[in-house]
Order: sequence, then C-alpha cells, then structure tokens
Amino acid sequence: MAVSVKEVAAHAGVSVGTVSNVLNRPDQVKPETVVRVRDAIRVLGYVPNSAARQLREGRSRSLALVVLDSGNPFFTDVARGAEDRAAQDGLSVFLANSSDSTEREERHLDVFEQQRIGGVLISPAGDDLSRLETMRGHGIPVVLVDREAAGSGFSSVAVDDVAGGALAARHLLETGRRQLAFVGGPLRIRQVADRFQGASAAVTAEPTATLRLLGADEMTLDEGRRIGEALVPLIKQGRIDGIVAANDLLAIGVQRALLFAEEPVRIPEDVGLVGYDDIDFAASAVVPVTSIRQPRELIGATAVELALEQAVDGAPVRNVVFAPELVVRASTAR
Amino acid sequence: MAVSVKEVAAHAGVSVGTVSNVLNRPDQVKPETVVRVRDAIRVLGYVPNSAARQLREGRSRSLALVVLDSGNPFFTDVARGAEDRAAQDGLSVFLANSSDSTEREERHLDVFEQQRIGGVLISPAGDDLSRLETMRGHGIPVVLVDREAAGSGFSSVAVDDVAGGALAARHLLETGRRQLAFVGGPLRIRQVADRFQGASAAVTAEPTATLRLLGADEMTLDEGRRIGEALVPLIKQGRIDGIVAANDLLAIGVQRALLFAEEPVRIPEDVGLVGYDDIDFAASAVVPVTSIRQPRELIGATAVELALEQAVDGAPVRNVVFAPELVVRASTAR
DNA sequence: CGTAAGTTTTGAAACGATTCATTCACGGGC
DNA sequence: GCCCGTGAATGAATCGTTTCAAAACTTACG
Repeated sequence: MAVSVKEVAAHAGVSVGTVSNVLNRPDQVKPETVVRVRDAIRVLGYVPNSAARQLREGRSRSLALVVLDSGNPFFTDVARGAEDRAAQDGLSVFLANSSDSTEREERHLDVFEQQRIGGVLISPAGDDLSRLETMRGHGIPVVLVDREAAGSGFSSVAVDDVAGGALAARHLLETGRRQLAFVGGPLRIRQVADRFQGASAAVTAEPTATLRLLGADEMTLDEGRRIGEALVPLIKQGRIDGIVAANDLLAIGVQRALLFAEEPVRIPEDVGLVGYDDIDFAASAVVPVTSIRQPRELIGATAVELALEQAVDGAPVRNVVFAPELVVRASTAR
Repeated sequence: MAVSVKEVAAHAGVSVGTVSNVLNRPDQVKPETVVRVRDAIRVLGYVPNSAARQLREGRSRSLALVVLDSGNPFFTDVARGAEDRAAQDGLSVFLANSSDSTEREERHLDVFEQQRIGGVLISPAGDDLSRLETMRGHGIPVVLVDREAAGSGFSSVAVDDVAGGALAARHLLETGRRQLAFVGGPLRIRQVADRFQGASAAVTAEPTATLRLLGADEMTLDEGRRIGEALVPLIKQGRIDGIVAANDLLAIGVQRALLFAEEPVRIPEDVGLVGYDDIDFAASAVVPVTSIRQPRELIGATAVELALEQAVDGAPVRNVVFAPELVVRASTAR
C-alpha cells in the first residue's frame, strides 16, 4: 500500500536521494537515470507524501482563502482569480467559508495554522484582528481581502467603494437626472457607508442636484421591494428621477415594486436605476440593471501576489485599492 | 519561531511523550501534570504541526469536497452540512471547485492525494471515474455526491429526482389542474430526464390528465422567459393549467413572462406553477413559487458519514437516496 | 516492611521526503 | 600511468509527532 521513495529507489536501482533529485531538480540527474526513475514511479503508482515534504520544508505549498459567504458570486469570482494566479506558481488554494461567524472563522484559522499554511487570504468576519496578528507573528503571511487596512500593518486588497458610489450617482446626473435617491443600509456596514458617501459627494458637486437617503435594514430583495413601494408616489410626484441602490438585490427588489405598482413606474423613462456588484441577475432582470462592477478575479489574483510578497523577508506591506467600473444597461438609458 | 513539543516538554519539565499524551489522551495523565503542560503550551504559543502528525499517522484528518459550482446554493448548503457533520468528529472539510472542468478537477485530486486526504466527496465533472478508482485503490475513501452510483462500486448520496418530478405533478393534480406542461431540458441531463419521467408517471396515473413537454435548451431565467411567452396563448385557450419547471430559474423566468404578458396571466388563478430546488429566489419571487426541496445539508452530512464508513476495513459500499420534499407556496394556491 | 497491582512517565523508533557533505566514476591532460 | 576536475549518485541526518515497551513511581494489603 505505502509506496515511498524507498520502494521507487529500490525498483529503479538508485538511492532515495536520486529519486528526490529526479522529482525536484531533474536537470542534475543523468537523463537515462531520470527515465529509469520515472518508469519506476509510474509502474509502482507512487504519489509523493506532501506531509513528509512539508514537515521537512517547514511550510505548506498551499494558500487558504477564507470568505464570508461562499454562496456570494462576488467571492466565487475572487476565488477563481486567486486559484488561477496561485496555479501559476504551482500552489493550490483551499476555500473555507466562515458564514460570517467569528467562531467558524477561528476554527478554520486554527486548522490552517496547524497546517503551517503558506498564506491566508481573508475577509474577516469581525473587527478583531488579533487572531490574525498572532498568525502573522508565527510567520504566516496574511492578506485582508475586500477590506481597506492601511495602518493595520496588514497587506490588503480592496475596491474603492467611495469611487463606486460616485460613479453610480454621476452616471445618473450625466443622463440628465437631478433628484436622486440612495437606497441602502444599514450604514454601519462600511461598504454601504462608503458608497453613500461617494454618491453624496458626486451630487454635491452638481449644484442643481439633490440626494435623498432611504435607509434599508438589510440588503435583500424583499427589503428592496418594501422601499420601492415607498418610492412610487415620490417618483409620480416628480420628486425622484434617479435611484442608486447599495447592491443589486436591493435594486432588483425596487424594480419589481415599481413595475408592479398599481400605476406602474416606467424604467428608465420615469426613473433611472443603478445597482451595485453586477451579479448575474442584474443583467437578466425584467429591465436589465445598470450596475457597478468590481474587478473580482483581479482582487483574488492580487491577494495571492501580496501573500507571496509577504513570504519573502523584510516584506513591505502593501494596500492595493482597485477602481470600480460602470456597466451601463437599459435601466438608465436615455 | 519553531515551538515544538520538545520546547514545551522542556518548559514543563516532562518528556515529549507526556506532552503528546496531554494533547491526545489527557485522561491518562495526572491532572496536575496536565495543567503544567497546558500552561507551557499557552506561554510558548505552541501550535501542533499537523504535517508531522499526519506523517506519523499516515492519513490526514481532513476531508475534501469537490463541487461543480461553488456558486450554486445547492452545493453551498451541501458543504455546510458536510462541515457540520465533520466537525462532530473533529475533522475539517476543504472545499474545492472544479467549475465543471475535468482538468481542474484532476488538479485538485492530485493535490488531495498527495495530502493523503482522509476522504473525497465529489460531484464528478465527467463520466470517467477511473481517476477516482485509482484513489480508492490507494486507500482513500471516495463518495459520489448528487450522482446515483449503484453498481459503480462507489458509495454515493443522491436525491430521487423521479420521485421529485412525481411530487410536483401530483401536487398540481391534487389542486385540481389537469392539463400540465413540463418545462425543462436538455433531456440528456440526468436530473432533468428523471424529473420529467416522474412527472410523466404521475400524470399517467390520472386518466383525465395530460402532460405536454416544452423543451429548454438551458436552465436559465432567460430561457424560462422565452418559454413562458409561448405558454401565454396556451393558457389563455385553456389548454394548460399547471406548469412543472425543471428548476427554479426556469420557473421564475416563466413567471415573469406570464405576469408581464400583454394580457397578463394570473398565478395561481389561471395556472399553477411548481419549480425545483427551492432556491432563495423562489420564496421571494413576485408570486412565491411552490418548489421541490432537496435535503441539501443532509446530503453533505451523509456523504461525510459514508466516507467515514469507507475508512474502516471491509467497508460495505452504500448508495443512499433521499426523498425530495414539496414546499407549497402561493403559486399553486387554490 | 515487602510485594503485587496499578498509575504515570519515559525515551527511542518510526513515518517519508529533502538536503548536503561525501564518495564514486570517468575522461583529459601531462 | 597518474592526477585532477567534473558530473552523478549516495546515504545519514533532519523535520515534529505519535506510539509503545519498559521504567519509575504509588498505593493497598497482608
């Protein structure tokens, strides 16, 4: 059952050292020996034991990506980006899901630390980064994902949500809308607050425009529908002609409410609608929703790169911030 | 940097064997010694090296779950079920995403085999199971998820899609509908074919009922909408009064088309609608959709159990099939 | 106080790969 | 024919744990 270098060595008539060399630096072994060893490996069905290698090398060849919600397409794409980038360096990425629970997160981190994992890419569940500081203290590179962390001492990759909010509002202004509403909340969520702040700034820059905040208790379809119902009369009275939603689920909920009102509101004729995140449903909604896209795969790839940087000594901490991108669809056409 | 049992032992004034015992069978160590060792562990910040443990034990304490699409809520929930069940036995679960690519899948399996992973739970990308047979040959338990595998020699967990299709159709019949339509495809997808077959059987059992198949090219919102448009006249003419969709995306697409038709079709008054999978969007659609739920978390938990069973010698292969469940909502009310 | 029967603790061997100082083999040059 | 240099192969030491036979220590009892 247990085929190890030893058996391979015996079968090929060489020493274990040579087998190891064939595996790791074949150029230093005589070609015909390489062939002989490779044959033995194939015949015996040898599979290297990475536990042993790792024990010897002191560090694993894998990275871990810990996300808040593995069902969220945002993280799925971040993961894909990370995997692809890691594969370039022969590394693999383990996905772990904290489900926004610090306890689950901790359990995963414990396991990874015991694995002497090569690096942790994480979108932390809480505000307490001390567990991560311990890991870093133990020499494990840590990169924060989707959370700005200048000053925390951690490298990070994030997207500029202030810019995203501004992008959304400015697009509505540029297509002639003047009375905007921002739908989203709660504001304690950093991303939401940033997006609102960005929208605010864009509106302030345009003297004739106004922005009204419609707070949400959660970022769901149903909540969007609730708020959408409240919006109908405002739009009918000409007091709102553009809507920025803090994410696509809210935007789609709002849209449903508007289209289904007693006296339906037309999109984009009566009101322009911009979402955020550019999830699949945004494009296939009844009226396809203009949205703000984040470079999700790039975020993942960059996180891997930052982790690799950290791995070399005297690593300079870097905080990368990406710019979001506007995707125009029917919901804001003019 | 490297704190090992040796340092802990020295600090606590005991031998390494005792430290190991404190870690693994504390009941066999004198309580006051346990305390002393635990203190040393805490003071030194010792973290066990699982590579070393694994090397010694010959097998990892982790399982791997390889899914086709980590963005699909179905798999997310399966994963949660697997993690929770595994945690009970102190095991952890690594998630890997094959994105339906055999190549990616293979890469992951290679890594896991090198890790001497404790077991692989997989929803295979292709039809070729030979790679998995090799793994099993190397003593790694393999469990097929969401794929019936009686006769393949692998343990498996799946849901009875024939029964699910029957459940959906029968519910429409029981609420008085007689002219049913099945929306779904392509039929080469096993799940779709099974669901259709089940619906067919249920309809055949009711002499006065008919079933009409409306093939789909893919299982998406847009395709549902396209088919829904074709359904409107049929419903208006009284030739269809119940719809079974092969999944919720199709059902929601159909619903949109019906509600938005020139002359809207009322749901559930004019036509009953049943989806499949019970995704979140089903409950929060404009008219909440009756759906067929699969015991997703249970599937994950069971897969873990089957893997654990396989791990003991002379393991009997088991093929578990679960029954789907009907979730009644407004779209089929009478 | 001695002995038998537990309880605890010990420490060396083993797991499988990598490393690196050594040894070996083979030509080429003198 | 001898020496040296080079390229190739060797194998013992090492990583951090667990295990387990043996040693050391306790306790109970006659």
